[in-house]
Amino acid sequence: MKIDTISEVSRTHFSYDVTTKLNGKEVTLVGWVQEIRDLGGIRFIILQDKTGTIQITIPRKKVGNDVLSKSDFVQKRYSVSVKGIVKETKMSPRGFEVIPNEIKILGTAETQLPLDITGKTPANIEARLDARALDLCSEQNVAIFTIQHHAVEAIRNFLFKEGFLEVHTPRIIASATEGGAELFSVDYFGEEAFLAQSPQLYKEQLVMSLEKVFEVGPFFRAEDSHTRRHLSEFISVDIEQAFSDSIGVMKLLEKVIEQVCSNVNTKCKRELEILNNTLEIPSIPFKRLTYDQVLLDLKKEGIKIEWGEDIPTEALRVLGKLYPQFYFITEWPTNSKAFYIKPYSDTPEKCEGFDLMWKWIEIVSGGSRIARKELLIERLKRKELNPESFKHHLRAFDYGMPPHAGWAIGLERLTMLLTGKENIREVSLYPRDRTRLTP
RNA sequence: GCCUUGGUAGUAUAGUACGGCCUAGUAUAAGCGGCUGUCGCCCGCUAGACCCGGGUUCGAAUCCCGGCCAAGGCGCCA
Repeated sequence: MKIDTISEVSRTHFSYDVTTKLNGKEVTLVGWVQEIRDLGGIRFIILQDKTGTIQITIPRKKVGNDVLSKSDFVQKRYSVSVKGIVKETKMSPRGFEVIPNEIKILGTAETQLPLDITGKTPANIEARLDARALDLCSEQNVAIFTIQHHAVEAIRNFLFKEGFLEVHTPRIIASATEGGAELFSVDYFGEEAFLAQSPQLYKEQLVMSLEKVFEVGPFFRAEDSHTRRHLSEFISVDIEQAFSDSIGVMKLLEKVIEQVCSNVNTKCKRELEILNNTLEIPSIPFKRLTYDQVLLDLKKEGIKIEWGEDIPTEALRVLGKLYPQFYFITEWPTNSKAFYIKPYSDTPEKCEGFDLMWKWIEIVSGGSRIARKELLIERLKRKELNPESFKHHLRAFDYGMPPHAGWAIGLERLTMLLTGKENIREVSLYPRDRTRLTP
C-alpha cells in the first residue's frame, strides 16, 4: 500500500468541532487511528486529533473499494485523512458519525506499540516515560499540557498588562548564584562554567534599568533528590520589580494565581473533566501565616521545631491539612533564606522572605531583596560565600540599585495543582531527574 | 547521599510466607480466521516472560550473596 501525499489534503474541521449541526455536510478530518472495531460487515475507526476523537463508520457494502482497502490496511497510530459525510445517529458515541468517501494514509506506525494507547492496561510511569512521545498522545496528557499552556498564557498576559518586560538571562554562568544548591558544570571553551540554577542575580540587576521584568524558562539543579516534586531541569516563572517590597509582590502574586485559576477554569473545562479535577478560583487575599504562627500550629499538633530551623516535609504535610489551599508563610528566620533576602531592620533575625504554599507543597518563593551593598556582603559572609566570586554582581549595587522585590513560581508544581497530578514528572514533557536523561 | 519496597511476555499482573503439583496462570496488546451497530465489541486459534552473575540443593521464578535498574520516602528545594 502506497503512502498518500499530504499536498491534496486540507483539514476542514478538528474532531471536536464536528457537531450534529453539520449533518449531511462533507468534512475532511486529519488525525490518527486510535482504535479499530471490526464487526465483519461494519467497521468502526476511532480517529483522534489534538482536540479529541470522532467515530468513522464504514459499512462494508456501502463504501467504495478504495475506502474499503485503505480501511483494511490501517492500524493503530497510522496518520490518516478522512473525507466524508457527517451523519446524525443515536447509535454512535457523540450522536453522529462520519461515513467516508475517501481515506488517505499519511503515515504508518509499528503494530506492537510499547504502551496501550486506549488505556485498558495502564503502564507505570517508567514505561510511559521511556516511550514518552507515544505517551504524550493520550487524551490525559494532551489535557495536562493544554492546561499548562493556558496557565502560562494567563501569567504572561497579566504581567504584560502590569507593565512587565519579558527578558532572557544567561543559562551559562561563571559561578553559583545562590550557593548551597549543587550546580551542573559545563566545559566552556576549556573553562569551567555552570548551568544557571536561577536568574536571581541578573533579574535583580535588570530592575535598575527595566524596572519590572519577568522570565519564563528552564533552570538546573544538580540535587540528588528523589521525590515526586523535584526535577533536575524545571521551568521557573521569575519576576523582579523595582520600588517594591515583599508586600507589593505578594499582592501581585495573588492576582497572578487568581488569573491563572480563572483562565484555566474558563478555557480548559474539558481538560479538567478529562483529568477528573476541579479547580476553585481562590479568594484573595490568601491567608498569611508568619513562621512563628506555623511553629505554634505545629506545636499544637505535637510537632516541635526549634526556632530558626527549616520546616521538615513531614511537618509541612500536617500544615497542609490545617490549611488545604493557598497560604503564605512570611517572616522567616533570616538564616534559613538565601543571602539576598532582606532582613527586617528592627528585627534582623527575621526577614522579608515568603513562600506561597499550596497544601504542603511550596509553589513560589520570594521576598524583598537587599539593596545595600554592605549588607549584602555581610550576608554573603554569614552564609560562608565568598564575596569575591560575586564581584560583578556586587558592582551593580554601586550604580543605583533601587529597593526591589520578586518571586519565582515553579511552573511544574503549579501545573500539578491545576491538573491534580501528584508526580511532577507527569507534568513535564520530557522530565529530567536524578536517573533520567532520556528521552 | 541515606532508608524502604520491588524487578515475571509489548503492557499490567498472579505465583515467592513454607523450594517440587509452574510443562509459569490471567487480562490486555500483537498475528490469523469469523461476525452489520460497536463504543473496554464479541468468539476461536497462534506466538510471546521469571533483570544479570555467583552460591545452597537431587531440584530455584521462589532461599542466600554481589551487581544493575526502578518506584516511594527523607534531607534539600521551585
